[in-house]
Amino acid sequence: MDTRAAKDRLYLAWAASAKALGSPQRLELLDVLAQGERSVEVLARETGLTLNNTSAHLKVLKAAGMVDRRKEGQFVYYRLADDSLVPVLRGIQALTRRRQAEVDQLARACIDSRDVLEPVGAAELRRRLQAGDVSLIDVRPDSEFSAGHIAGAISVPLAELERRLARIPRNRPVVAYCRGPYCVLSVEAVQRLRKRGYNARRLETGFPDWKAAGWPIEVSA
Amino acid sequence: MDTRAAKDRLYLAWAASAKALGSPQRLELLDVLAQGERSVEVLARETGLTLNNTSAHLKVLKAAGMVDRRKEGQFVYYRLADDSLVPVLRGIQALTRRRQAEVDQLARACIDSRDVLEPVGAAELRRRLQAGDVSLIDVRPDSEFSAGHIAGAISVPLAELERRLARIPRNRPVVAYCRGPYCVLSVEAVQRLRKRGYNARRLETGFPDWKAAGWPIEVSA
DNA sequence: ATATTATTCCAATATTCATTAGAATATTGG
DNA sequence: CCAATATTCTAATGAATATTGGAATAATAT
Repeated sequence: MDTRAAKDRLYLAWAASAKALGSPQRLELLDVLAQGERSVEVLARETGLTLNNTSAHLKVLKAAGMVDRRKEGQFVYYRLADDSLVPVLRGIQALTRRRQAEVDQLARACIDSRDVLEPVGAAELRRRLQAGDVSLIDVRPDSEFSAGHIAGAISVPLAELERRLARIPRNRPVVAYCRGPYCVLSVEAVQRLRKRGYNARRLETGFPDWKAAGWPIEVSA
Repeated sequence: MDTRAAKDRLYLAWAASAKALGSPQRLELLDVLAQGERSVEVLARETGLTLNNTSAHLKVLKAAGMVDRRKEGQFVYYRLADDSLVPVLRGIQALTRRRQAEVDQLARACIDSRDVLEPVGAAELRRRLQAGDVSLIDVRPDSEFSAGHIAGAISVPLAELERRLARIPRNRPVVAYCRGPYCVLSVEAVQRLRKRGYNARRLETGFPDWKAAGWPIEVSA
């Protein structure tokens, strides 16, 4: 049978993709890369892996076509090969969350406290941005904001929150966003803003999701 | 840092899910299960794996929460734990297809010939079914049709195609569907129907995708 | 009860994978 | 050219995985 051989090849290829995603280290690397391109050294630092190991995992991701590389001077910058990776990663996360809700106390506690903050969906945020009745703040570090942010957002890194309060209008609702649905920056930001009397909520997803959806973003020159 | 430990746990859990999908054998098992529940023996037969090995892989899938089991008499029937697995699998397939388009001749040839048949999208099919201006045929084996099919479809297994032609109105467009975007049954069916003068096209996806979308299905009593 | 069938468990094998350390390569700045 | 830095390559280790054959368990039929 020839269809058997064809089938085997397809399943093998698909499994190779899934296998590349089947490592906590590589998932974390991809998570960082979803924010924008990084050098190997920076990736190693942000994930806490050794340089050698980081390089090895990046090689696997490259072979699986998940990332691309660009050499500039003595640095090698990696980036996601394709924004369509983001929804696939979210799918795996959602799958895991659903089945583990009853098993993993930690994740549940983490998620529950998050739901309490009544996150804003991406589509709703987009509508309200167009209507102009909401302020949007990006609470990631300045470097990530510069590398790319949702169009119309102002940069208020969590570490600078109190110092930059003047930039945030008091009379309008505020939406804070960060790296993604499991990033804690915006949760923390919303809590602090509420303490100061703001009507604040967090975006349900994050910058990578917005970008992957093809919605308007800006890059600082 | 406590957030580091929490992060590690999340990435580990996600990786465990991805790892469960990182085997061609398990992907094929899930593909079969997406059609409906099966006993271990049937799964082994349909995938060409040994019984022992099939059982072992099912155990892995069970541990990862991908499948559930039901015992009836001496048989154990497995089924997908959650229809939301289907879009995740499709995401991985699409990812692989995109990056391999230039690499894997086989997949490309396979996909190209398929695109030529101008597949109908699921949303379009649904509209046209409601409008009543299309005939829908299910070309999977009768047993799979009985276990569940798109509401309004008539059963015309590929093997029976010529014998059941009388059931298909000649004056209306026909849409054929089967197991999914990589299943060859509907491709073959469309080609044969066109030879006989039908205005035939294939559904882009398949029954599992339709079901996972929560759209109307029927089960034969 | 006993034989049969379906499935899982267990142990052993070959294979693949993650990680580390150290060497090798390539680029930049003196 | 030389020194410093960033990255990759190679080799080696231990851990995890896939597969197989045979035994064990459970339900059914005689």
